[in-house]
Amino acid sequence: MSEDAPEDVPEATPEATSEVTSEEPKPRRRQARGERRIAQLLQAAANVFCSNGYTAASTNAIAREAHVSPGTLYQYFPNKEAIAIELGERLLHQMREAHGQAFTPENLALPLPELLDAVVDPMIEFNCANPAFLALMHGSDAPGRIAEEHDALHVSLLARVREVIAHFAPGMPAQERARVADMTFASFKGGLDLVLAAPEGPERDAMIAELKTLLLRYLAPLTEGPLTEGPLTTTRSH
Amino acid sequence: MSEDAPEDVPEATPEATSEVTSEEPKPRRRQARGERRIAQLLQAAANVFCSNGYTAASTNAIAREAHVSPGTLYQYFPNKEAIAIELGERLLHQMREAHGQAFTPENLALPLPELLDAVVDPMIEFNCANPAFLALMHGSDAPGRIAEEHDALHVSLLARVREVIAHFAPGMPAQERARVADMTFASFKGGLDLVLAAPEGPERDAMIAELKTLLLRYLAPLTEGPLTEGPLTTTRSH
DNA sequence: GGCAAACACGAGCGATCACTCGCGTTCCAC
DNA sequence: GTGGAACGCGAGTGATCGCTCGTGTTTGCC
Repeated sequence: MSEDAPEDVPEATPEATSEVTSEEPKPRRRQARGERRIAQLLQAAANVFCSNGYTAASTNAIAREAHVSPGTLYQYFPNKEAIAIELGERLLHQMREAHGQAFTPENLALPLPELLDAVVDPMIEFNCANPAFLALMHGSDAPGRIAEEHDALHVSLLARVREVIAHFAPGMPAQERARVADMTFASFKGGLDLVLAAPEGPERDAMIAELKTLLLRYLAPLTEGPLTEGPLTTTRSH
Repeated sequence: MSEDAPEDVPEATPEATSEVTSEEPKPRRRQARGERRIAQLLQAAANVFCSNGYTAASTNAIAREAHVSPGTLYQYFPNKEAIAIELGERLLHQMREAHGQAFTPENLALPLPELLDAVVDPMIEFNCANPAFLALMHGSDAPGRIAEEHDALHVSLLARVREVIAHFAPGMPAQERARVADMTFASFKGGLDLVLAAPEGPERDAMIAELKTLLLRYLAPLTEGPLTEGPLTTTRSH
């Protein structure tokens, strides 16, 4: 009996509940202590995932990090994957909140250097504050559900980047625009790893400025005229 | 994995020395069949590491992939880590061989676009042909020995990049030069992931060209004069 | 105070993993 | 041919992991 899903118990329902919630499989009432434990466990899971990755992290280690017993952990999460999913969803929500305002139309009207600041800074700040995010998302050992959500985020971010590129280089073919957006984001991810690896302080700030320089030099030529077939852009040899 | 982490140092297979010492723990004579089995096992290990990562890969799965029994696997490797180490060393050796000629002085005399071709192309070709290399090196779950060797390779490659930058921008301060080299390599790694993710064929070729465009636009401004304090380089904003 | 439910524990269960061992087979020097 | 070593096998071993369960404690409500 490994299945613990309280699906339905049609037999011998003692009393019809006055409150009608047809779609509530878990009417578990949480106390304030329980909510605190959940946050505590998720924080511990973030630490362990961050230093060991998902698969190498053991649930016992997470429980120990949170100073609770394994049984207590499994009172709040049905299995190990659910811990990662809940943590991933919370981080994703924070991420969308912190980053959602970066691509507003008013920011899109900014010149490229300022737009870069507006987009890159919150992204870097979030990843510095939540290193578990990249550890969960970038790791190839993440559970399927996390990978799906990360893909969804990735696709939406790429769409935003394509919008920006379309704004600055309206004459560019869609296929090339997609390629430039991919490359922009990929190089940003590479630079982000560098920024996170740098020690906090002036070194990290310098690295952030360097990353912006890279992106600016890559994208700036797109803003000058249509430039559909310049000598620098994707010369098809042969 | 375990928090105690005894971290013993497993002795690597000693290379055959011309000098005959009485204390030789492994005078194992290999037959041709054995050498074939080793290559077969390493190929199987490369496949399994590539699709599952190091920790998630089981030795039984490697043996199954090689169509041998677990006992046969352990006749040639003392433990799981030794498989990864041997595979990593062989890949590293191939890598240095394929890439060692990229930074020769004659190539360094080339103009930047051609130098980029000479350096980037073999690097990409090698990683396309050996996807297990990045799976072993880039994964955070690799055994300590692999990580060390990867770090060593990383350091030596960065030194080469710094040399190139010093050649094209002699007036740049050493600290900034190191930062530019780091950023160049980091963005290349990000772009490399993109290239490997692209399907083989014209799409991949276009992505390779795009990566070179990125690197060229980033590095080209360095070639024009000393440029120690241009408006684009590492502007500290507020 | 009394009670039910939520909370907390930690020993233990089944599964899986890295790895071993005893025994049979194939190769090669002599 | 023959003996010894390299090769090959696969069930088995100890350890660890994800997860459960019986039991005891705390909390909220009357």
